[in-house]
Amino acid sequence: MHFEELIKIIKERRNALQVTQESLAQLSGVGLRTLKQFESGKGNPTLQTLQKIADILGMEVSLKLKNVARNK
Amino acid sequence: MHFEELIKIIKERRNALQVTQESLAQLSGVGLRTLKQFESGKGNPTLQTLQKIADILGMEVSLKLKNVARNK
DNA sequence: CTTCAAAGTGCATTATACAGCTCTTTTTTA
DNA sequence: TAAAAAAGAGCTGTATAATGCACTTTGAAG
Repeated sequence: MHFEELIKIIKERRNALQVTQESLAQLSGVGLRTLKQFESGKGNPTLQTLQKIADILGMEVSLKLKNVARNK
Repeated sequence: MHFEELIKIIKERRNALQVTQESLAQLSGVGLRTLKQFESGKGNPTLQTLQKIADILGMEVSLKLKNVARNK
């Protein structure tokens, strides 16, 4: 999952939950500005920040093995 | 996955691949100091940094739904 | 034990993430 | 299409992540 993909997931999840950036910012304890920066693709959040955001959205940051370059 | 868990996974994966911190630092383009900080639990890497590290280890950062608090 | 490699730490500097405030742009809805 | 809400951006301190260098600690191998 590259950057844009992660952003997309966060945005979609937030929309699905009908939460505004403002609410999410407050609930997660992350600054509104920071969240806006991130969602608009201008940011490079720290792991902590990403975790706070994901947490409120009922998600979690994880590490998984990449698809071993089998075919393709 | 909380912080310690992510660290644990990185360390284990690095060991499994028989890669030293120094090698991983060079390969990933992340400063050796930064990697050391992170692995020793003293850091709060940016998403970019974490991605660089994970990438070389054949892993990727991802977001997944948390286990909905069903039972337990 | 002694040695050597790997991992961890103190210190200092530079780059940049975080944050708030204000304003603009875009999207939604009435 | 006008008004309101939500999202995005400029400006700007403050905090801290990233980095290098030198030194210490730990661990494994002889």
